Amino acid sequence: MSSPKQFNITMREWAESFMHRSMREWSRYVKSSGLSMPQFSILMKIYHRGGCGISDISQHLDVTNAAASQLVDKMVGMGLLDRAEDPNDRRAKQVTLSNKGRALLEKGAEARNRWVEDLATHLTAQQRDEVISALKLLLEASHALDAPKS
Amino acid sequence: MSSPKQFNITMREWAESFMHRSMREWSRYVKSSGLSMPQFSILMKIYHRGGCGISDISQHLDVTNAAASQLVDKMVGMGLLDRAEDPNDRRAKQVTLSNKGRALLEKGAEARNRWVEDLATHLTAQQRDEVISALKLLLEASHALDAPKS
DNA sequence: CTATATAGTTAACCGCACTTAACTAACTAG
DNA sequence: CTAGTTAGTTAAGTGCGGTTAACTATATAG
Repeated sequence: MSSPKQFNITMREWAESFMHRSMREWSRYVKSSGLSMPQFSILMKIYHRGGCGISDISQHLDVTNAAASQLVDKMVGMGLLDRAEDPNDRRAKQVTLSNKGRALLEKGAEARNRWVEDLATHLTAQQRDEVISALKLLLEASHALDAPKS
Repeated sequence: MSSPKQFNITMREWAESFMHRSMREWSRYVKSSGLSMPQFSILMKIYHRGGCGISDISQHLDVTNAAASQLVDKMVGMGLLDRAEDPNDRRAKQVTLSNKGRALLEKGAEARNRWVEDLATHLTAQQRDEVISALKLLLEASHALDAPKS
């Protein structure tokens, strides 16, 4: 019934709308938190990847080790990150989220997704079911992209 | 069958996955373009809202008129924006996208959504149909949020 | 016509994320 | 043990987006 082209068109339209909304809430929250974008980026990186070293961070942000070290140092001072020696390699550091850092991040995700709840009120129960199963298909396909296999 | 709660959970899970992917491509493109985030933000604003004055921009970025004026000035110099007098009010300016600016933006959206095409290859035709109709539901609901009415 | 408000620009300055370069300390290979 | 590499820090300096303050020019109200 529908071509892959139609699929792309609809996906993109949705993506535009979705990004627009999420970004708005996102940047609003980032501003109100008083943190800078790179600082938030570090928090997110560690949240997803778990504790990591300075080099991991500098690689992720595409900056020098020096820059990452300075950033992390400041954020440790703010109580957002914990920095400890790596027991296996005493040159390296293990940077992890503090409770405060984790709380901040989760509140951010909360703010970013708040409007999603309003969305639900504009759908019937049956429509919600339809959306849920469709999103599950997308999630599966999305994960399949990560594990390309053959 | 499914509660609004279940809807929220699935939506958020999808949102996380989606944002993660899109943001990655996005920031990669922003970096490669040589533009800064606020500069891109101005481009997007004008792309969506059409020509606007300095004040509109400063309001959108939540900065002073001075900052917006300076940024716009620089971007006019780069050939990304056009700045003209507003014929109705000669104090005001009309800032619009140049062809170069528009092209840059559209290539960015392209990069951001490239992975969506790969997604389609992991779904059957029937699954794609299912997704399309679900997304259309979401789009409608999303638009309903903008026009709250009663 | 005079007052005042509005749109935008300009200049001087500040903070912050970056860079490069020099350094310390720990691991690794010969 | 020595030489060289790797992880991270520190210091000095740069660029850019941001601010406030002073200014120009147009529009509007009495």
